[in-house]
Amino acid sequence: MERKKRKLHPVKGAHWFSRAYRKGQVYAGRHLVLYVLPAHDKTRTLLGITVSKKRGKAVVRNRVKRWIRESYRRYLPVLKNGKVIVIVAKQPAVTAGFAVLSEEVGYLLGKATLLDEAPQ
RNA sequence: AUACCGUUCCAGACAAUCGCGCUGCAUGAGUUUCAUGGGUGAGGAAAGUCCGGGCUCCACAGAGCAGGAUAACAGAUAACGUCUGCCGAAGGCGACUUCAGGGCCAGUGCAACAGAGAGAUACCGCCGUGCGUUUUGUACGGUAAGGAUGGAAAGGCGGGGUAAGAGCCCACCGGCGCGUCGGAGACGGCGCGGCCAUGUAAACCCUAUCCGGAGCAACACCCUCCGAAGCGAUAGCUUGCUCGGCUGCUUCACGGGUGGCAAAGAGCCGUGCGGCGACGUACGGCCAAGAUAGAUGAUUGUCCAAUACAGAACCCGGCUUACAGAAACGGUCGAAGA
RNA sequence: GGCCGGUUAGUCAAACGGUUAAGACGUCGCCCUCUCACGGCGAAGAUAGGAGUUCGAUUCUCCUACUGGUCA
Repeated sequence: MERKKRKLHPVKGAHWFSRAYRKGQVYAGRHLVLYVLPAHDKTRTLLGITVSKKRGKAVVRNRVKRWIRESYRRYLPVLKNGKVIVIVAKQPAVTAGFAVLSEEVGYLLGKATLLDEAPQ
C-alpha cells in the first residue's frame, strides 16, 4: 500500500495548536516537546512546528523548523495515520544540530507509539 | 607581500542521492486536480521602520488656523531629510575625511554654584580731592589696565594718550553695514564707515521652502451568517480645530475563500553620445521568488585560509544599523612598507 | 506585516536643563522586648546602552537594545 509516496501535511489554523496544548498527550524530551491529538481525517497525519520568537531571530527559527521537518520526513513511511502532531522546540534545540534533533524526534515518536515498525 | 586613502564587486563552488514552493512549459491520466520530465526559487543589508514615492480608500484632495519637517549655494531626481558639484568651518604631512552649516546687531527667556558684577557692575587694586595724621587711615569721586570667580567678564593685541585709565584716538586683525570688482550663486578680493552686548535658537521664536488623512491587517469581490443594541436630524466620517463636503447611520459580536500579489517596471545588463559629476539619452539584449503556520534542507566526497551578519510577505528610491573574509582599479606619504 | 507608546534602587513611583536625583514598600544594622511582631533610629541601593547639542542632560536630538499596546 506504500507504493504511493506520502506527502508532508502541515497543521492549519491557530485553534488546532491551542487544542493540542490543552488536550493533547505530551511527550517531552531534552530539546523538543511532542503534543499528539486524534485527527478528524484518518487517512493522514498532520504536523505542526512551533518555534517561539524568544528562541532566536528569523534565520535561527527557520533553521530549527527545517531540521524538525526533515527529521519528521525520515519517519514518514513508518508513521501511523490519523493524528495531529505538534512539535515545540525548546531553547537547547537552537544549538543542537540536525543529528541530535533527528534522533530525538525518532525517540519521541516511538515513545508515543506512533511508529508501525522500527526505522531503518 | 607589508602603511594609509578612495571607488567598485563577490557573499563559498562543484558532483551524487533523498526532499520542498511556484510554474499562463511539455507529456500522460483527467477536465476541481494528479503523476513524470523541464524551468525557476531570498539579501547586501531581505533588518531597524528613520525619510521619500507608487498603489488603495476617504470628495483625484478644497479654504484658514494649529502642528510637523528641512536649513550656505547650484544642480540631479518621480520625490526625499538622499545623491553630485561647489562655498565655508574643523582635522590630517598628504591622498582625503567630517560638519542639524539660516537668524540671538528682530523680540522674549535662561546662564544654577562661584563671583563685586552675567548685561549690568567698583570687592581688592590704581588715581584725584576733602578731613585727619609722624605713619596706618577715613569720606566722596574717577577708573575696567591688573587680581580673584567662572564655560563665558565688556571685541583681541600693540602704540598714542591720561591724575589713573578707557575705541578716547590710531594701525592691524575679527564682526557688522555700504560701495565696487570677480563669480551662475554661496562666497572671495579691495575701499569706506557707525565704533560694536558673551553664550544658548537639538529654549520660545523669526525667515525661506515643503507637507490633506490613513494605511495591503488598505481596499474590492464571492459564499455563509443575514445576529444584538441604539439614534431619530441627532450622530458619524473626512481632520487636531473652524468652515466646507459626504452619509440612513452608529456601537458591539462574527466565519471561509478569491483578487490586490509578481510576466513588465521610476526594472536589469551592455555599448555609444552629452555632462566635472549625480544623472540623462539612443540602440541592442534579458524577464529573473511570490509563500499564506509561511518554500533552500539532510548525508557524502573534492577544492578552499575561512564562511560572517543574516530569511522576501504589496512594490520601489534612499538612510541607518549588523558583518568573517576575498578580489579589482585608482591614488597618497616616505630614503625605506619602517 | 503596519501603526503607536514605554524603559529611573529588588518592586512601585516623582523630579521648570542647574547644588548631594524626592518618596513608599522591601533589605541590612542598632535600640525597644524574655522572644517575635509593632514601633524608634540609622545605612546601603538607580537614570537601559552609545553618540551629539550645551558651561552643565534623568530632562533636548539621533542610533542601538529591550519591552508593552493596537489593527482582520
